Amino acid sequence: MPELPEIETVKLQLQKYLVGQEITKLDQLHPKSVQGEVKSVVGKKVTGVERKGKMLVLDLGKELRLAVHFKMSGQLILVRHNRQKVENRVVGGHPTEDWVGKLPSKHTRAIFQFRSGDLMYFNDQRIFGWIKILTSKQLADLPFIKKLGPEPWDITPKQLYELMRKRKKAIKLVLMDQELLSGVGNIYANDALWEAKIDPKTPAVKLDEVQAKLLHQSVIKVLREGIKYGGATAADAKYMNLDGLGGHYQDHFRTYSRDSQKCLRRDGGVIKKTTLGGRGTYFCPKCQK
DNA sequence: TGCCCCCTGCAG
DNA sequence: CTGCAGGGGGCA
Repeated sequence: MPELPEIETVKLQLQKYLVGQEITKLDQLHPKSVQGEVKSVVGKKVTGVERKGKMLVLDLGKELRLAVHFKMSGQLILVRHNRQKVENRVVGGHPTEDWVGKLPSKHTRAIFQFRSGDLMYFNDQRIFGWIKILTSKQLADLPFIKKLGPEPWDITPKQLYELMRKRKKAIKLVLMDQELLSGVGNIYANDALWEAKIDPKTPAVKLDEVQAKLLHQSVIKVLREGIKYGGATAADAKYMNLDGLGGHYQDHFRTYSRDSQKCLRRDGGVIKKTTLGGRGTYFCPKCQK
């Protein structure tokens, strides 16, 4: 579920609230959710938090790392020991009770306890996500990490063009291929292509340098906007930030989940939904050629 | 490069 | 009941 902007939002919160905190316990509630030597994190302090594409990395001193991937439905929720009760929070468009105060839930897969009394819950409905405990070297050696491509703002438009002109597959799949470009997922790929007025199924090799430059700008634009609005929380409310609150980018979706609605360009087009690479794909047939 | 799979849960 | 969900790995 979460893409770069959602993970970035959580990263910034972790840096603010978790750095310096000592882990006193890690409960593994589901065997698939935590991999590695659980005991080795006890007594360690969080010394830093990084993001690599859609993955989070908590530094536990110089050598130990705690890598977290949310995949489709992961969440990290921090419940501070001195927190105030929160009421009528809006989750998925509906006011709810204080669900954060009722954690753990049936989807809680791991619980961190800190010396301060703070508790951090790793929730993951679908159990695709994971927490890996490993050394910094083991982390660097993960095939997934070794193959991870650059983030969009770390390459030039020209480099994006060079990367595109060698691929015959649909441009949307190129944008989402983490080995070519990291951080872009289904929501932001759809919206970036709308910004650039490019049909998602166009073979990447068919786009020219001008389109590549525009697409580069568009990808960065929607990612930055996603970060600005604290990520996207769709109606199912699976993405939540560290406070258990949703983001707001969904109020600014260009195409994602907007099928059969009017194109925001008011060009008379209607957003159409198709499938590409097995993923829902949204675009305006009128302005995206 | 294209499929199927990993899982749970929800809408249609 | 089927299909679908913001991700990625493994297989042909």
